[in-house]
Amino acid sequence: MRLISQGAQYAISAIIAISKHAEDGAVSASYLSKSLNCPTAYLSQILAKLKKPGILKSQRGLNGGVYLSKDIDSITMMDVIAAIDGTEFFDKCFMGIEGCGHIEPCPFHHFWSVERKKIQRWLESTTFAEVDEKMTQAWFDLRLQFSSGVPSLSR
Amino acid sequence: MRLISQGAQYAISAIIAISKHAEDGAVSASYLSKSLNCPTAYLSQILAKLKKPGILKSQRGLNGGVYLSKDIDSITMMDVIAAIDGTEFFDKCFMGIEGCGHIEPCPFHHFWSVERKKIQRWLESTTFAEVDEKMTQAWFDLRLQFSSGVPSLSR
DNA sequence: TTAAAATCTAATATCAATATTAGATTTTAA
DNA sequence: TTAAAATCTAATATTGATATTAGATTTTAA
Repeated sequence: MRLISQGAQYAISAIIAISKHAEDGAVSASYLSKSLNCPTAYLSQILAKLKKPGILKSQRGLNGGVYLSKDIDSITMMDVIAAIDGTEFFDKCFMGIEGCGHIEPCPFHHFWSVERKKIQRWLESTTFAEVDEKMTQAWFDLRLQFSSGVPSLSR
Repeated sequence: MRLISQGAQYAISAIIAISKHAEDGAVSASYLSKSLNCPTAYLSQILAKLKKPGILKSQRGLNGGVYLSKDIDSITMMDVIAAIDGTEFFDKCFMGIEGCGHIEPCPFHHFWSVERKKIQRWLESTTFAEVDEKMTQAWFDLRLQFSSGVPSLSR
């Protein structure tokens, strides 16, 4: 029972970390994976999926890495989740029943179609810029495994 | 991206089907699996998990099967989901972060803790008796693969 | 008494998500 | 020119959820 995949969780944290280094140019997957405490090669695969929808761009070679390809106030939570997990969840019945709908609702349909829509709207309307504003520095320290503040890239 | 497991989905449909035969005594897993269009042996394992928390009892041998061990107005959706999937989901951060909480919230914490609680309360307060009342016969036909009405056990 | 119909359990198989490994390619500082 | 640091890709490994298989046990109608 889980809403978004591990991969989508990594992706969200990665974008927050990348946005913290927007001024510094490209950020490497190995640096990010250390910060997020996740496998480097796996993160690379996740980051690759964020390139297709135009969330990230990448630069090969020494001092290369990934960087945001648009402003954080135009990247929504849904953009990232959709890129990694797809959007099937938001079309799908709680019970996974094909014919479920307004006319032949499953036991969860009336409740779940309302709640799911709320979640969808929130994810679609919440950008990483808002997240940056609202979140405490303490959380960054916690999630990004830094001792304090935003670290230098040290490379 | 999915809320409840396939197993929990089977369990919920199974209980609805079993409740339709409350008068007939035990209902066999093979009969149920045909109705639900799911693997018999797998369903048996799911049904076994519903015995421990006292939702079902079983009868071995010819004409045996499972039957509800309490009234459907005292079995909630959460009872069944918890028996199959556990309740970890309802304690867990959207991002899967250990230290996430009121003091050091993740980007989703404020939104998600409210929405998740709504889902939890609904699942905890909705019984199978209500489901029975509210659901259309059409849905039963759809989900339970019956041509019309509640079929005889034909055994 | 026996055969059939059922549960129950343990072992195994399959599949998708997650993760790792290996190595090819690109870029750039020295 | 070259070595290092990076992306990129494909192949493989691991893990947990899902599903299957096999067979032991229980019950009862005939």
